[in-house]
Order: sequence, then structure tokens, then C-alpha cells
Amino acid sequence: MSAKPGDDVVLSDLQIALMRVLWARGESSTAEVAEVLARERGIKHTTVATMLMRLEKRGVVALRRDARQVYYQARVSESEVRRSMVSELLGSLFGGDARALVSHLVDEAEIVPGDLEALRQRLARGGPDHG
Amino acid sequence: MSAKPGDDVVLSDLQIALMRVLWARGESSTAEVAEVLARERGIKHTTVATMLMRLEKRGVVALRRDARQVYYQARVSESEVRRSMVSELLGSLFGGDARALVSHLVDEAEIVPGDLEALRQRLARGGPDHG
DNA sequence: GTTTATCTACTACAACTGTAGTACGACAGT
DNA sequence: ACTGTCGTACTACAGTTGTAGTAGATAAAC
Repeated sequence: MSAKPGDDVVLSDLQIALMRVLWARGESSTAEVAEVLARERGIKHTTVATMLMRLEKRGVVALRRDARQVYYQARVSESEVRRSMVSELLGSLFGGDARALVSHLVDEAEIVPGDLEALRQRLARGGPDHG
Repeated sequence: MSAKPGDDVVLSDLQIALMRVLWARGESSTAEVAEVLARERGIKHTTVATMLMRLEKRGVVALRRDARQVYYQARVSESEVRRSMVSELLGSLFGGDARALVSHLVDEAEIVPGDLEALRQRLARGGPDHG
């Protein structure tokens, strides 16, 4: 069972950090992911192993065994997670109004006029395909 | 010592729902908040009371006792929470790039061209105060 | 073949969240 | 004064997250 992705996939910060490795490098062994996380955040190998196991149990990643190593692969794309989480945030904090969120970004100076202009033009050109 | 607000204030969906009542109605009694949550989500009074107590312990809300009732008041503004949480999301899922988030909103059809245009104009008029 | 290094699996545990029951104190009605 | 009602406080408990130790398996080294 393990919650087929597409459900709601809301992940914690650390969980996202793990996924990022998988998204960036594709299928990776526990050790590989652990190494990155150890470097980036000083997290122990065993911790990473545990987290990956749990994500697998949840159906967020898939695992494959080869020799005595375990290789994990993302079963949800970054876009999917973004979709779930943004929509979650939108719903709970912005009353589902995406404009309010953009407005917030503007007010917080997270984006500047030029950015909006560029986006608008991108739209005008007729919704692009992005990775 | 109860994490003085301004730290990072990341709240769960339910917690935000409680805060929303406080933000909307100002200081409210446990019973008042509970009533709203009971209506909105069928959550029991005791649950709301517990959650509010914990938020108080965390310093997110302040409480005042009058007679045998407890009145709660938000100690963090909605903007603050938005700031923390958006920035959290931005950092973990969008590499801190707010434009990527807006881009995402566009691609997910959460916003339309007109919205961006309106925002852009608002900016042009020199950063307004919004409610 | 025995030792060593590597890597996973299991177990543990504290904190937090969601959920709510139960007990207790106080105020209102009779 | 007695009793019921209202509302809070305390307690409980299962699930998740973050964190990691320890043990066990196995491949590599000698």
C-alpha cells in the first residue's frame, strides 16, 4: 500500500534534503546520500539510512538491492512535491489565493519588478515548457 | 524559555487554523476558538484547548485569565508566520529562488497574467501598504 | 580461513502533533 | 446549601521526525 504518490507528499526539511540528492543524482546508494548529507549538515550515516528507509515505507522512494548495498530512487518528482507543498501553504496561510502569495513575495522583497515582468512575458509567449 | 517569536514560527495546518481565529477575531476565549474549530473541522473542544495551551507554552500566543475563562491572543502576526514559512519553503524546495516559486505558480495555473500585471503596476506605484 | 572494514537493519528514545477522556473548580439555578 | 453545567487542566496515547548506537552480514584483505 504505502500511500501511492500523488496523494499529498508533504515532506520535512530534512526529508527534502535527502530527496534533493536523489533528484539531482538519480538513483543513489544509501552511502552516497549519506555522504552528501554528512558533508552538508553533519548528519550521521545511520540517520540518513533510517530516514531513507522510512521514506521507502511511505512510498516516496523506491529501493533496489544490489550486492549488499541499497539503492534508492525518488518515486515522486520535485514538481509533485512542490505542487503539494505550495498548495498546502497556499491553502492554510493565504486562503488559497496565489496572488496573495506573490504579493507577499513582493512585499518581502524576495522578488523585484523585473522578475514579474519577465514572468509576464513568458506567459505572453504562451506558457513554456520547463523542465 | 518559550522561543520568543521572531525566531522561526513554523506552524502546522491545524495550528494555523487556530491562529486564524485569533488573527481574525483578536483575543478570544478557548471556548470561542473551539467553537469555530468544531464547526469547521469537527474538532473537540478539549483538543483545541490542548493545542492552545501548547502554543502558549511555545510563546506563539499569550493568555489572559478572566473569571474561569482563558483568553488567548496571537503573539505572532500572520505576516510573520507567512514570512517564516514561505522562506522555509523557498529555501528547501526552490533553492531560495522566489522567482522559481512564482514560476511554479504560473505553471500550475494558480495565477494568471492579469495578476502579475496588477502586481507589477502596484510595484511601479511604489510599494503600497496592503491590508 | 580468519580478521577487518563496510554497510545495512534493528532498536531506542525524546520531542512534537493530533486527538480526546476524565477530573476538577466555579457559577447559576432552585 | 445542593446540583448540574460549563469550561479548564491534567493525563494519555499513537504516530512521525530527528538522531544515532549497536549488532549483524558480507566482502575484502591477508
